[in-house]
Amino acid sequence: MASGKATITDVAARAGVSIKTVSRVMNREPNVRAGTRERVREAAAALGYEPNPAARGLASRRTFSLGLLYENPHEFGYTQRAFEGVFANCASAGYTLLLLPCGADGGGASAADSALHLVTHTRVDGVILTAPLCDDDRVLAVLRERDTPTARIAPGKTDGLSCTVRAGDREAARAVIDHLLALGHRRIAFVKGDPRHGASTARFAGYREGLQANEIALDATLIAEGLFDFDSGRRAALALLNLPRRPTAIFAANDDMAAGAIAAAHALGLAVPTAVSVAGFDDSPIAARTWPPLCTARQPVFEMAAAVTGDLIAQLRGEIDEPRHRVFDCPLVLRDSVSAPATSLPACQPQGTERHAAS
Amino acid sequence: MASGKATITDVAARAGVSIKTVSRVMNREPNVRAGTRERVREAAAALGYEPNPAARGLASRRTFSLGLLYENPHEFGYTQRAFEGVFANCASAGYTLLLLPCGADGGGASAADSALHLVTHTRVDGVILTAPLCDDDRVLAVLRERDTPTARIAPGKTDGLSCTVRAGDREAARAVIDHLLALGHRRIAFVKGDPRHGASTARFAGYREGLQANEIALDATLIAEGLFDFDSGRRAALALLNLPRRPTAIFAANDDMAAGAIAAAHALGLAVPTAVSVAGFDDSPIAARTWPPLCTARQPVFEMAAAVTGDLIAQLRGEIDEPRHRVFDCPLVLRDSVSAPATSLPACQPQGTERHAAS
DNA sequence: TAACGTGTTGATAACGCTGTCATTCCAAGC
DNA sequence: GCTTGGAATGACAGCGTTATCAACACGTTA
Repeated sequence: MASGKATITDVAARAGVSIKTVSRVMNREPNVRAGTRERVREAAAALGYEPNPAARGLASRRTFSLGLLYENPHEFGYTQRAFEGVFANCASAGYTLLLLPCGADGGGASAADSALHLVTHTRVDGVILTAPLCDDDRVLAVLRERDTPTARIAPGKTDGLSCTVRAGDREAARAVIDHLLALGHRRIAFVKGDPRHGASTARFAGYREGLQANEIALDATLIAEGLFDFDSGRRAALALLNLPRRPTAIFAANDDMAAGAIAAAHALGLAVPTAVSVAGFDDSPIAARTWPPLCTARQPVFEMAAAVTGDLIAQLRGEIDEPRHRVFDCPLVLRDSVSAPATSLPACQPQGTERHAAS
Repeated sequence: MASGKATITDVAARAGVSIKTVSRVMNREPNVRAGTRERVREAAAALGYEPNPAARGLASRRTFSLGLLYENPHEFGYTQRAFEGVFANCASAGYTLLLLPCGADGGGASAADSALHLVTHTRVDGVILTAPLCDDDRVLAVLRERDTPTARIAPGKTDGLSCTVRAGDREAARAVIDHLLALGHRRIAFVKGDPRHGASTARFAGYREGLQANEIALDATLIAEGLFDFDSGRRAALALLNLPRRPTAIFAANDDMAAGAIAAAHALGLAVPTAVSVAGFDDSPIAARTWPPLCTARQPVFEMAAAVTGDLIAQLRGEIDEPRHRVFDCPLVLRDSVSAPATSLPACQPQGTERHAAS
């Protein structure tokens, strides 16, 4: 196997065909006789031939690369898992992945400005947007205008134009609430997520719905604002736990905030789950690292990212005409941060074991 | 400003010069009259011209992209911060960043195999290697053979050929030990990191050195093996804390393992830091999220990654001839997981405050 | 004045591939 | 045998840039 310097001409000469035929074989085009295809394959392998992406891109006006736009990764662990999922499908499809972090630059330019700049100046065949960028109208408008196929991870609402994937946030949040209710909790607080994320709204809806279905009136004092990060969760929980009639359980809209809530409970000398139960959402790496470990709903981020990337590539290849919209289930993960409230009968909650809810 | 479809020919026509002159201006080449340069700049701006990377790459045989090779991100948070640092310098220098995760595929191919495949099949101008890939001889040999400029983050040893950056691991570990000794600890356990990482060895050396400088004999029973991940830290700490004469402090070679040690202490009903102090290394996001928060040494991963990326790009541009080798300090971050041991006089350690050691 | 740099500019040939369209091949049908 | 039509293949012109080298302008030196 020679070094990667062989060109299509070398392969053509070796296989005794024209370069066009080699091109056909390399691109898996039809109408090449099986024997010819085989000879070309052998010649390419013998020479260690790899098509030159620049030449390919120039001739075909495609880049074979996708851009992944993301904002400040507040929910740490999440972004990383999304990367891996996207990459998994890029690599196997022969696409390369360009990382396009969009941060507010401090000089007045917002993350959306930064995203617009990247979309305008980077040549990619398609773009993958994560929340909350995937709901920014300006970014979406620019992409549409340039006919750039787009995939969106966890958007607030779907349009008819881009592939999307989201979690069943409302249903899963509802399941968390149902679980807490079944254990006997009645005063359940909620820490909202970043309002720019569609998931925040949906999870809050699941919370409301769960309480209302059980005819428990919403108590505005038990609903706190958060931004999906540890510290906002910590602060919100401190306030909640200092209420005259404090909640017996806190459900935070993601794990990082829930970890903050656990820290707040510790700081106040309240044992978790004895004095207060804490539940999160995502099953991000932090969920297994708190003490006690977090009861949460597992969002299959890797699988979601991989799936929507696959859809985007299928769209680029013209294999599908209508954009796909996927929804992934988030199964409940039972861990020790949740138990029955102290005032009710203690439920049987073995410690130190991780269990999945039978669903 | 028109859409990005203008070509160099359009700009040349509008500026009244040849395309070669436009090319000179766009590439900041010398020997263009200031007035000409200005006219070309204006024409390019007016047309919204962006050079086509594929054409550029084809003609110049460069890709203007760097590949970032990394293995399974055990130390979560770390990888992400490295990404951001690398990207920060890529973007400003006009390079795009290709993410190249190398995982053992389960089918017998190791991470190094996966890395080799990527290096061979992906065209990038330069490669950035993270630990432990940056110490894999096969990977290094392939890169050298293809004359691919390489930067290495946290290598075990430097060679004369690639830019490197590392933390002052030994010195910082020594500082952690000195801090524990000053508080009165004498039985200090150490949880080693993944032996494939150079940093593991260096941090262990700092531990040994600190004890020996204070004429404390090394106790083999207090030295445990770990792999830099939460669970190996938890297991190692469980064993250490179940010793007949348990340590008064545990120093884990990174934060994720230290978080595991805190979880182990909690599981055994040992209060941190009252019954046992725990220190980590890195100041990764997890360090601020444990309870109590982790005393650790801050490794400036973002800055390190950014610096070595800058060096690599400088090398690609021929701005430096000798590869640079940088070492970054890791200042001690005092947090509540460490205090004086119960048996000695309690030192004055205010709770709930984060302080940097005066260094 | 002529020859000589030095700084500036342009004509043209690559770079390695794909798209278009023409051509060849070959089996089936008359 | 001759036609016919679809499958298989190839010739050739780009794709938009950079590299090479020639040409030119203009001030300096002999």
